[in-house]
Amino acid sequence: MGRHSCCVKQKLRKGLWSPEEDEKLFNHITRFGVGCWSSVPKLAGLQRCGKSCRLRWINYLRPDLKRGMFSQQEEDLIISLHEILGNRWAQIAAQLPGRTDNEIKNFWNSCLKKKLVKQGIDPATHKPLSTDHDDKKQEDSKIMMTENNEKNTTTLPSSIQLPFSTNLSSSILLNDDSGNYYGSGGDSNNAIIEASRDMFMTNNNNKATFLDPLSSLYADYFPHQQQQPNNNYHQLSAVTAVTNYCGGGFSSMPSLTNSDQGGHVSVTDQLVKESSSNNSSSNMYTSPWDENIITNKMMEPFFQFNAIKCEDLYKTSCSSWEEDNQEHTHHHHTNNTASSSSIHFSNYPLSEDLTAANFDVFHHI
DNA sequence: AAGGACAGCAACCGCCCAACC
DNA sequence: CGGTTGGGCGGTTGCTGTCCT
Repeated sequence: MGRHSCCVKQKLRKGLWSPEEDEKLFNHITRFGVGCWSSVPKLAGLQRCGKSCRLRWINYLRPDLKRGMFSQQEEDLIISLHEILGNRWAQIAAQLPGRTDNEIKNFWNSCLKKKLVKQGIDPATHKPLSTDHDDKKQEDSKIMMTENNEKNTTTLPSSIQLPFSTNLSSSILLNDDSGNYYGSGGDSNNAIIEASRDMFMTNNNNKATFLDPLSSLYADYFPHQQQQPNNNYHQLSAVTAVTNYCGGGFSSMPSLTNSDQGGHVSVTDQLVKESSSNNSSSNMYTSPWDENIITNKMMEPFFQFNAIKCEDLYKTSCSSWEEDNQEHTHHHHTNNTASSSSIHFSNYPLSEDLTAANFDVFHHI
């Protein structure tokens, strides 16, 4: 069960790859490119299964691989990403050009884990190695969330752990009337980053506030952008949720640089307006995220937090929603040169039911 | 010098999921 | 619509080199 047919075949070599095998595979891929892996062994003259070839190429032969020790910066990034994504090595690797998931996984298991323990940090939770008292508190918190999920209620603790988090860059998630989600911004490698964890939402002065565990990375990733004054907290107004479900990054949508004149982003005709300069009305975008449709299926893990809770959470945490919306409507033409990719929204469909499947989401940087 | 312990890493295994038939 | 196939991913294994006694 679960065993690939290619692996069942007899007489296939296993174990370490010889230089000759490497050469055959490398020559084949560089000549014909990556296609159907199951046919590679035959075409390349290898007594290996396709999977083995794929792995060898991805983890060792690929020419764009970075070799050698991990830099301090990479190390810090891995730790930060692991805190957010957990053991999602492929996603972590997507943020480290030239590094493979296997390499990062090995590095984590053999080195980083121990390093964190030495520093008194639990590598699983990224919190200080807990005392009995802390354990109890964490356990209580978990139980609380579990009970809430089971009961389908909206009784939430003051600090809520949501099953999703931000991405490395600004993210936009919108949905149309038929329930499709449109994402943009964020990770440029994965079309979608799975829902992850450790996003905290608190009610801070009646503003929805998200603890963004990646905030410390923004300086590295977006040196051109202004660092948030409140280091770990990004004030968000009129936000229902922030997600790391992002489309293929800015590369696949109209560039929102200062050189653009901004304009009208039409997703469901007139839902959102984007302004990146004073004369924003001069540019019209039409369905810029067509390639990045996020289906409800993809959203399932995101909505572990169930619909009703989301709706109520939305309403309670964004009590200033209408105010904010007014503000955005009034000010969406203001200059926002501080952040080349920040987007102002207006014309939210306030009259519509605010169901979980009808989010308008954005994430300021 | 020998051999046991340990660390690092490459590769495999088993599972999941989407595409295809 | 169910079965099959292939790609992808995370967990695990096992080999090899190094360190320590």
